[in-house]
Amino acid sequence: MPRISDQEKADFKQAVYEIVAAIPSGKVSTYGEIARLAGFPGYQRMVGRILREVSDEMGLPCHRVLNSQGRLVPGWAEQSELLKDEGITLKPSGCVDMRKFGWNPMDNIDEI
DNA sequence: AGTTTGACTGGAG
DNA sequence: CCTCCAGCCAAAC
Repeated sequence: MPRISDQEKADFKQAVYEIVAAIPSGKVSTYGEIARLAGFPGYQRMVGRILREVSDEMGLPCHRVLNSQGRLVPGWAEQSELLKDEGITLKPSGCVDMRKFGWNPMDNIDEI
């Protein structure tokens, strides 16, 4: 039994779209981070499920969403090129350096 | 209605 | 760096 209503589920889905669309080029985010920003901490798997469903549609930059380890999506060969085009380099291990490319929404504030 | 699965996570070998 | 595992939550079986 879902712990959230269908309405909340729809809101969550919408929030995920908004957040992913807000990730600036050259930066990356994580499933857990997005779930938190959407207001549903602990729903990383749902984020993954949602992004998997859209994949190539809506023009969402879902290639900028990685797991907490900075690891790329398994079975998506193009992703590394998409990231590379934005200036995101991969470590020898094939992972992204989250400390360097991780997106912090607060970056916009700038003048605090 | 019970079990398995997955674009997850953090920690343990 | 690798794999394995428990915890997680909704969807798919």
